[in-house]
Amino acid sequence: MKYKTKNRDWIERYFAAHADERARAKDIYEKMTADGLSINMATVYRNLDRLEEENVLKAYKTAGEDEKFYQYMRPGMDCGSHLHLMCSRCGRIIHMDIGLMNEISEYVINEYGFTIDCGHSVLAGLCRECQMKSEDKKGKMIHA
Amino acid sequence: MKYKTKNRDWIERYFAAHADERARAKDIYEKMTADGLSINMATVYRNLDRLEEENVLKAYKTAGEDEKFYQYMRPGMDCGSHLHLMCSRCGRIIHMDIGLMNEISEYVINEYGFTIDCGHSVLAGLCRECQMKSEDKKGKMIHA
DNA sequence: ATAATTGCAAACACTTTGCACCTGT
DNA sequence: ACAGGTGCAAAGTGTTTGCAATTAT
Repeated sequence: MKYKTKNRDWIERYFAAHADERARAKDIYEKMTADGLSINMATVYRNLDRLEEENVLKAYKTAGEDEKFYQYMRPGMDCGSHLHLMCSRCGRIIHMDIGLMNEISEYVINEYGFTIDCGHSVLAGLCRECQMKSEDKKGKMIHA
Repeated sequence: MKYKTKNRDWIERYFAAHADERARAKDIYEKMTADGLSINMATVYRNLDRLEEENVLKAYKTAGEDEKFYQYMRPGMDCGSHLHLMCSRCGRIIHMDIGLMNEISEYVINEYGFTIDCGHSVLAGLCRECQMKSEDKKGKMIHA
């Protein structure tokens, strides 16, 4: 049986309120501290692990970065049935519609005998906002 | 200027000969040792880093696993222009044809304003062989 | 000769764990 | 009361680094 604690609660609410962002253990620690709560890193890790087990959060790592990232899994959203786009710059996750997923999935099975596991697949790239920022920097035109 | 050393050479040849497999620093260390060579982990890491910089290898991390994986980049294969399928079980990488990539890419730009970076995108799942093995074990189909 | 590479041990960054103490039910 | 959560410090894991010794050119 599990208790309802202030820490666990705070963390879950934080992720729910930032559903399309990702956060690392360190981020949570800092936000909680900034919010006037006193918490220990070990506790942050324990709570994140727990929330991941319960499928409240999804965890992943990426090539360039050393830390694990966590992201909220909207209940009932069924992230196992669609693909995800992740912005390499800001970390935003976009849940793609299921139609394209089915198309891709079928193609890939027929062509390569490969069964895609959406839950663990991520298409990396740049979201609109970050792309525009890069283009501004480079002084290029923003294309439609 | 860089020298041609026995270690670096061995590693590069190993990856070229196992182009559709991935390997971790530890794997390389073990294979070299098993091959009668004496090498130090630090040297393995340094050589892998180097080969990655030179785009001979590509490096990535995945959700469940703590180590960095390296994979050979066939010269002239232009892995920045097509998507990759990675088997979660055996690690095999399949280079998808460019046609579907263009279709997906266009769709995603139009629909979400998202620009996919193929070089860092991986669709995870099970390859034909591993899928068949699982089915044998469980005596039933997994996924559709 | 001399610049790059290596081994070794120590340092690192992030995460996990053992245990005594504290909290929620 | 007592299962479950927490803080602390210590241990783990994978990777990186400083430096003296070695090797390739």
